[in-house]
Amino acid sequence: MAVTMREVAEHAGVSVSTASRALGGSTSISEETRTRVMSAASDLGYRVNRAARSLRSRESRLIGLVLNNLLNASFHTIAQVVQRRLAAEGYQLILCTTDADVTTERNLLETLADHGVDGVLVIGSGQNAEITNALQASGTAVVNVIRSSRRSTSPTVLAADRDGSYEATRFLLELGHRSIGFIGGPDTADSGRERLRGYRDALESEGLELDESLVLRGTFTPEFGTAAVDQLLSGPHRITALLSANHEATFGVLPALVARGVHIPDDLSLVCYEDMPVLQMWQPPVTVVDNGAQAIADLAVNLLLDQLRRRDPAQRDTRTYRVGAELLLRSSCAPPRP
Amino acid sequence: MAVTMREVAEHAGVSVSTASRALGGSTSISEETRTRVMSAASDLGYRVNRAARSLRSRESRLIGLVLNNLLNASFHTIAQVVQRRLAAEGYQLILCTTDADVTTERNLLETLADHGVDGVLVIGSGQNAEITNALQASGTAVVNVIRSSRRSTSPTVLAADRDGSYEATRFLLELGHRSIGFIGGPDTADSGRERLRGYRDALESEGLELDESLVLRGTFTPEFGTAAVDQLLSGPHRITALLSANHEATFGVLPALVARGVHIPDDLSLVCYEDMPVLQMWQPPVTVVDNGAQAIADLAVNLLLDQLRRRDPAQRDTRTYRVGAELLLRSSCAPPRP
DNA sequence: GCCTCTTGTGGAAACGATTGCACGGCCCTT
DNA sequence: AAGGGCCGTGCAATCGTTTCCACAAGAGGC
Repeated sequence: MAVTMREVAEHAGVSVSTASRALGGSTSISEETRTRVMSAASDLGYRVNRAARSLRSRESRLIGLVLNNLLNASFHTIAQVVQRRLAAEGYQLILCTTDADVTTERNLLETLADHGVDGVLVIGSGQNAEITNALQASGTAVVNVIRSSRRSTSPTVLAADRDGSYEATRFLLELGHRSIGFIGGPDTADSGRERLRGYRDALESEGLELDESLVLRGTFTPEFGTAAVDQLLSGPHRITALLSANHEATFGVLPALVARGVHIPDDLSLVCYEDMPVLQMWQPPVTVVDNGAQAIADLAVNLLLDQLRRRDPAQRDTRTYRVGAELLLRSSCAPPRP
Repeated sequence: MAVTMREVAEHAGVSVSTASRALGGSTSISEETRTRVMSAASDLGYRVNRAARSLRSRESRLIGLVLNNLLNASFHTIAQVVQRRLAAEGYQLILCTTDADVTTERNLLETLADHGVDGVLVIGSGQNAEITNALQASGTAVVNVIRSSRRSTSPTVLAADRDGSYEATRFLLELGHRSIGFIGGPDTADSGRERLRGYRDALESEGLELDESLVLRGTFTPEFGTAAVDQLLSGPHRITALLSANHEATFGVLPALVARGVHIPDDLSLVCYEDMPVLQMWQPPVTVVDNGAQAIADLAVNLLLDQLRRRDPAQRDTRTYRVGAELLLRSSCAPPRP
């Protein structure tokens, strides 16, 4: 059906091996035959058969991206950046979503291996290090993103969750707030733990102790956010500031605050985690901790390309990188009213 | 490195062909050898080499999805649904973004062909019908999504843009509005034309003529939305309702309305196109025309799977389907104040 | 008891590329 | 003028499967 290299070779009056070398090759080929083969190829509309090439040369030009879902803003930003960068380097992206399920994740990683991917970027559970390590060992490039895995032998790019949270909390403290609510993710998530730690560390830096009743942690859902706001605002202590550090919950937090008629920043100062368009257009625009999804994706791609280019697997990079968070000041924070 | 079928065969004491049949096969194999091969395979941790299979049997279990970008809500919803449905059927998704560039689109389609994809879903420019038709002719399943292409020989799933817009406008008319602003996409986009047509048709159904000064069309950017609001609200005619039918522009429209202190729905009734979380949590929650991205994706996947399963390419489905839009009533509309 | 038909199995040829090896010719050196 | 090296090329093996064909053995019909 499609035109093969053999036909190109015949058309150019050379052998298949010469055609192969002329088209792909770094090996010595006379300038004349090279151009002859080239033009034969373009005359016939030759296109390489990737499956055949992959079989023989073990290079598929396919990269797997494993992540939770595409609905989270950080995730689809990362997917977008990764896809674009890799396409520019001649790689295609196989997209896999796991719904945070460990078994699904394992199956997907194995399926990616079946397809002979040259590399994988994993925003994973951290529970499948044996598989990614095996991939790594068999010559596949691997980069862990956002989620770390202690037993992984591959480089990792993390968000500076603790630092971002620390900075946001310090900012609120410096405005004079002493009663700061915290809405976060569960202990099972790296981000859940780290953002809480940043919050606690900041309080301690001012000699304050963490008040358990101001800290609410739960699932990555809008519903939890709504419930958390209700609980915080009907609690015994009046909070004057709120750090919403659970991305999905933020979608419940914002309407809940509006529904209760909370005026921002007069009644309450608000800082949210992970920037997205809605927070810029919210009224007032919301001060956020930008976790730098784009920068994370860029760095992850760089580390992946490094591995793909490096022939010598001995000097592997197994380092963990942190991409700094940034506090983007907008209009949702003010000193507490007396 | 990886264990091959040959090793499995040896381990089970059969020939490679028998092993192949035992593992994949529909052909006759004694129950006993089948189980022997199966257990040999699982003992050794055998996994099929997809490249080899693809080369021999021309089935890659890879599907390409071509779209503009992932930042648009409808697009990443579609990507998410498509990926999930296909994974459940044992297909992996190769994700390609074009940035609406025709040349990029062509290159990506050809690269997908190089990889021997079994099918493609294209949210495309409509300019590359020769390529998708060639793919179709060579046995690849093709479905056009959202964007039509007159010369395409493949089935197409479209949003009911004209109808959605018509319905939204009728709804505003029935509330009593007579001066309704329209912010839309350019003429080059199907959606831009069709939504305008729905608006015009609805006006005509009430015997009203379209007032050019109330219709603003421009690029798919928030900036255009902001500018459009400024122009509409400082125009000679006071509008009492607004249909924001350009998804990206909506991100500029909403803050612009807030900035101008427009009270919704008292000063202005608002309907936006394409639902997204921010519109549910906006204050007040915004009435929208839901174009049914999820339903579109589901139908597109069904049509794709039909083609993949159907052996006989003669009785191909080349129909165009429309997925009905739905008006989701929230709180952003009211009768005009006298 | 012979012939045919079915069933299960193995041999070997693809699929379309890459690549190690060998070879013929030319240039250069001595 | 002869020998060594390099350059350009072709032959053929190989990657791991699937699948066509042939064949052996057993069942069943006459």
